[in-house]
Amino acid sequence: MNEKLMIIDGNSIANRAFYALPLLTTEEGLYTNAVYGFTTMLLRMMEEEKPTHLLVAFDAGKVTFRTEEYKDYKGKRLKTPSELSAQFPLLKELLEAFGVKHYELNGYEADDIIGTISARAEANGFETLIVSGDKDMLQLVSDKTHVALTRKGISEVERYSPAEIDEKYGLTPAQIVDLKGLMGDTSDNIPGIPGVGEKTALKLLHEFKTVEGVLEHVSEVKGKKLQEKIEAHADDARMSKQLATILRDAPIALSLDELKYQPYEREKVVPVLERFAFKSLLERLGFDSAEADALLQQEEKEIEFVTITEENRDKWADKLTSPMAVMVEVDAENYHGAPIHGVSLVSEDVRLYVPFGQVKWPALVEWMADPEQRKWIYDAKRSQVALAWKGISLEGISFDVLLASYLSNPSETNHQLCDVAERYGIKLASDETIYGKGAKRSVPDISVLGPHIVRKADTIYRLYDRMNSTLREEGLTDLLYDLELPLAAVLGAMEKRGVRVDKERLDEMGVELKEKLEGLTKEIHRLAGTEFNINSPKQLGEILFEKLQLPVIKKTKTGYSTSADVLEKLEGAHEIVPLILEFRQLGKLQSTYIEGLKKEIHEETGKIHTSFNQAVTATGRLSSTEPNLQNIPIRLEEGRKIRQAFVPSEPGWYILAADYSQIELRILAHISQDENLIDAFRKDMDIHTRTAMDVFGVEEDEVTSLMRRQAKAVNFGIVYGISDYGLSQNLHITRKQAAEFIERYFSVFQGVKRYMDNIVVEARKNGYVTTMLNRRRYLPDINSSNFNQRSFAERTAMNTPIQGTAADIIKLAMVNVARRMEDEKLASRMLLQVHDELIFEVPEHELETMCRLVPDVMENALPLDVPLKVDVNYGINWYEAK
DNA sequence: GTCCTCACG
DNA sequence: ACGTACGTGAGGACG
Repeated sequence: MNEKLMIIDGNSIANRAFYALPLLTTEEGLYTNAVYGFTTMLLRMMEEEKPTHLLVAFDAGKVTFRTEEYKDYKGKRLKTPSELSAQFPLLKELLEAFGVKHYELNGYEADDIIGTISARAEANGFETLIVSGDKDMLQLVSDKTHVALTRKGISEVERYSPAEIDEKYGLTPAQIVDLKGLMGDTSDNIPGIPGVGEKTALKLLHEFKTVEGVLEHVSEVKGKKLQEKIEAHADDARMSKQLATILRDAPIALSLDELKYQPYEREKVVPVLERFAFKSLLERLGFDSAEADALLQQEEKEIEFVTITEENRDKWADKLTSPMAVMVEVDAENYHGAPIHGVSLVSEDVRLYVPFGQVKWPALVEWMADPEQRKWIYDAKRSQVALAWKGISLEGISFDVLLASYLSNPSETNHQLCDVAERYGIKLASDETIYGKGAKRSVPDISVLGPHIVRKADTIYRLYDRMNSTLREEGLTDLLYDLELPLAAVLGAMEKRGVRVDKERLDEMGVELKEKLEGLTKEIHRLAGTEFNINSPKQLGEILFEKLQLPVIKKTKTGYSTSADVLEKLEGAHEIVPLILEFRQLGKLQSTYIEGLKKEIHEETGKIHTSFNQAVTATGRLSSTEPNLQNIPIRLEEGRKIRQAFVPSEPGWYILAADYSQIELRILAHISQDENLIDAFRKDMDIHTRTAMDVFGVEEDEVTSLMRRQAKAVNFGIVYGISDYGLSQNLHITRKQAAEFIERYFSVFQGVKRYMDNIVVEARKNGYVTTMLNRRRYLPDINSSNFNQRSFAERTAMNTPIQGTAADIIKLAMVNVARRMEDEKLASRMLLQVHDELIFEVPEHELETMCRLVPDVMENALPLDVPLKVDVNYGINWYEAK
């Protein structure tokens, strides 16, 4: 039998493909052009060559024995662009789906793997074809080993046997290293002999055969200058030859048998091709897209599992081991007090389904509460809170699919288990297909629901390894395990605990508001001369801009804009306008904050139990829903009074609020290393006053309130990724004036200017930006040809590291504060987080401790080059904690 | 469902 | 010339 081995130089072909093809992106923002080019090439070569054995060799790491010998080896080579390096994991995933063996070895280059394996193949009588874009490979050519070099990007290859090398260069394969020794290689920073190019080198080799031959016979070389150069760079030539020599006996633990190629399985290939959106390849492999979809959706064969009952449970107790994937099926969007259908548990050797009636199975309760028993889960907080409402504790969470998926791409809005699974090539029916949606939603029969819940845990189990390697590649492991996972437990406890709200106080305010609103409505209708719905922007627009003929300042897509900033400009134009503004303000308080909050007070606890969402924002911040407790009014006094209704849940306790002062500008000072900004914070100056002094060139006592206000707006703008247009809108000045402010700011804060410029360049280069804790946000529009999209991405690049680092810091602080409170056995409770502040309820005797402990932990959460500052206040309700 | 508006950091 | 400040969630109107 004729054994035929094909070895592909992975890095070389991926590189060629990357530069030969336009930068393709999938909808989720994956770059795929190198993978695509590589795959088409691979399939073509397999078809043409029909190898029996197949290997793709990759470089591993930066340090090789060559760099140890010559530290500048590959020194001048440009860093691999991240758009390419991000594709290597994808490529390997695809190769695995196709069943193609790939290999890399720390400290060695792909060349050496190829050299070693091809030598072994040769010794075993194999015919070998090496596919590469690198001419160095020609040194491996023999009668049995041929090399195919790419031409014109990757669309053609040229095959070399010894005869072709002789024809083209007049050299034997062994002399290829001599050629490189003499001429060097600028791309690998191999020196060779300066001034000796391919022509001279060939001439020398035709005469003297090898580098050593040339050096021995220098005196016979024609041309005085050339002789001198060779003499001066003899060592370089010897070293260059050595560097170019490919190892043929690297310590590779890989047998030829392992390289035997088995036809791939459709089920494995299709999901990957789908994920990379390789439509044409799907077709080429004989699937049309519809067929591929069908295959992907095809129900898996019956999943086997054991349903736990009163009778059988004792004999399954010892299957509760570690680690296990756990799925707690909570049947409601809002998980507080929600019904639980059942729990499924999956490990390497068992799948269990525990109907809710059996959830109090003592062995299970004990196992769930044991922090030593590691659990892999999807949305740990949801499960923990829902179980806590049933009096069951769940500890020992060691992996969370939801959080892992979020960290991998925080801009993605959909992290449902079935969709995450699909991204990793695993099929799972969506909850929607099981339960139905909208009015048709219903709980299916247990014969449908049980297997679905088990499949979910099974999916979590299978995702664990794949997601961990993705996290590792992106440097997100610590963020998950040391920050987000511990935080989930802290947040869950806060949510379950809830915040006491004084319903009577809300009622009183509601009555007062109702009267005022009725009065305003009457007056507005009188002034308008007709009754209409003031809450309808459409009707209001018609009254203001048609009936009353007020000037149109701004339009929306659908009609006149009646937003507050427009109405404020019209305040003097008609007496109805200020009344509308007041109506809007009070109406908002009534509907959202009085009525809205009252609806959210839990019947049993008399408290409000919000949900903090840990996987929605693109920057790493939390959000809060049902209700949102992160936007309770404060800026206007009327609204601020709402906070009087947020009270401690124990008599005689206090509400304590601790907030970071100027955390975002302090972070900016740190990451930009702007001397001026650092100086201002080290001296603990009022930052807006200091900015005004610097920008307007005045002394502290000459800063007027207008100057400070303008400086403050500039500071905000800086954090948001400033534009002259945005600043002009905010300050009601012309764009030109705004541009002048910005220019003056940057001439004083040059470090900030440098940061803003650099971060945009970095975003263009990498395709993403990161926070101090390595949280990552992809910016696919950063190179867009659309001005708007690109500008937006640029401002995001400037803002996200700042906002995101602030989010990192307060999250760290929360985890640390919770630990300290537990260690010191404090009765005080953390209740809320509002982006840069933490809210607690505190018994009187702990006020002193907490006023010291909380700021201390918050200020030291992450050391920066400027101090972090925390203000702390307390009072009998949230309003008074100011 | 989508749009507009407005509450917060 | 382009036309938005960064990040969220909720309520009401309307098709």
